[in-house]
Amino acid sequence: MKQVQDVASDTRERLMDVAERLFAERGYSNVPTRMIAEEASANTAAVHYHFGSKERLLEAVFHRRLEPMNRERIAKIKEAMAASGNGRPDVEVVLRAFIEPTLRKPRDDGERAFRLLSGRASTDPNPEVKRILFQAYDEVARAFADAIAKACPELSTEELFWRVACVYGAMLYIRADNGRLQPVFGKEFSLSDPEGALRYAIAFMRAGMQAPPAGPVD
Amino acid sequence: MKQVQDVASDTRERLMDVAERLFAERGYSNVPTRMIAEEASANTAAVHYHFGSKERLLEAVFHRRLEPMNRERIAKIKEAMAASGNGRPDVEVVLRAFIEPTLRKPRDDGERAFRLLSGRASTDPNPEVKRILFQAYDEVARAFADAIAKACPELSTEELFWRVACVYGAMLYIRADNGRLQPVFGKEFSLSDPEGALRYAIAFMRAGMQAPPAGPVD
DNA sequence: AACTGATTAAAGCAAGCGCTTGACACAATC
DNA sequence: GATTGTGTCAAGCGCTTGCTTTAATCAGTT
Repeated sequence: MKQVQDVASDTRERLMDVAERLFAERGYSNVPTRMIAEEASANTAAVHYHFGSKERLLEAVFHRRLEPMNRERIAKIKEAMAASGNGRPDVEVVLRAFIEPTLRKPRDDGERAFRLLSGRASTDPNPEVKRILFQAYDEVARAFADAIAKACPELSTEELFWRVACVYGAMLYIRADNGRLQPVFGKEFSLSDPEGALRYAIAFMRAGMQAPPAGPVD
Repeated sequence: MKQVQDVASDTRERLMDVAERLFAERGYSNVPTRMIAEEASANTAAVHYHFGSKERLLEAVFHRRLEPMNRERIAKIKEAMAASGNGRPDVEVVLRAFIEPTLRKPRDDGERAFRLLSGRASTDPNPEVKRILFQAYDEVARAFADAIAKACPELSTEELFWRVACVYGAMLYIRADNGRLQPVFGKEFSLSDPEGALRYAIAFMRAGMQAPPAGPVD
């Protein structure tokens, strides 16, 4: 019984590992289920046996990583709110709660691959991909929006909306690591360096969030 | 002669218009050439007659919009450098030179579609797409990097690299307009609003670029 | 030893893919 | 008025796609 389940979840796990890496490298639409099965030393039927469809495999890949990560983000956001005594939380603390879990050092190749995948998928127009991301991020997105609004009470909702978009964009661009800035700045710099991401990107974002309001468009 | 060319470039132009819109809406890999041809009231053979391949059609779509846009960006960047007498150009002026042409109000539906397309393609892992974007943006990327480095001389190359990445990310996320922030902030706000993009996003970026250096990671 | 339920494997289906073909239309050229 | 060059068209080629089918395998139970 035990052994059967172990072997079973072994193939399942291997399929997710391979799919995660290939989706990150080549994009969901450009990875055939056959390729996933082959690299996982499994049969294409195994993909549909374990997940039902290619789309649900992607869903499982996201769920596996996002479940713990988003739980942590929400916990830290709530912590930041509580620390302020329900007053005005610190901008940098809120930013870190939202961003640190997504940009810190990956623990293994799987996490590294998923970091790429989630960044790249963020602008994927494929409706299957969009649906999965919407669902996966909705709760943490709302929690962050609430917290950052409380941390920046002098901003109108409109101005807040735009600044949050900039924060999202920066975070996701770093995660996606499309390699376009390497040839410009030199190969010694990499968006996949977690030290720089947390130190420099958060400094940028904090300054952006704390800039004096530009005020409404006349 | 005149009339023949007119009719010819008519189909060619129509194919590019439709491809631009469909690539933006569904992603390059998810749009069959058959669909492009059908919506352009043409034959699939016309795609290959005029462009040689689907990949070269994408290239043509990018080239058509990017040629004038990047020429303008580079001219404005040079202008900003010249205005400073080859000293220290203004950060906001440099930012605007780089970003305004990409975020201002689209003149028609074609420009609007391309705005989406270019934002979404920026993190597309498909090697065909990556190659085209690398090529198309290399020159303007270098010009901007030079100018912004001169405008922020107190930043180390490493710190500059990360801040430029944040600027890229914010700009491209706004262009991509993936619709994920709408349900959080309410439908009255849209990343496709060019007034807000220029006013609020540039204020954010300027503050980010002008933040005091965080200094090296110890 | 027969049975059961959970997996895996080989083969293939219908549909869709990028691209090519050969015939044809038509204005411009000679 | 035959020829040429340009563009369009219906048809289809070879291949790949996500997914299904059918049969086999294997551990655990009876």
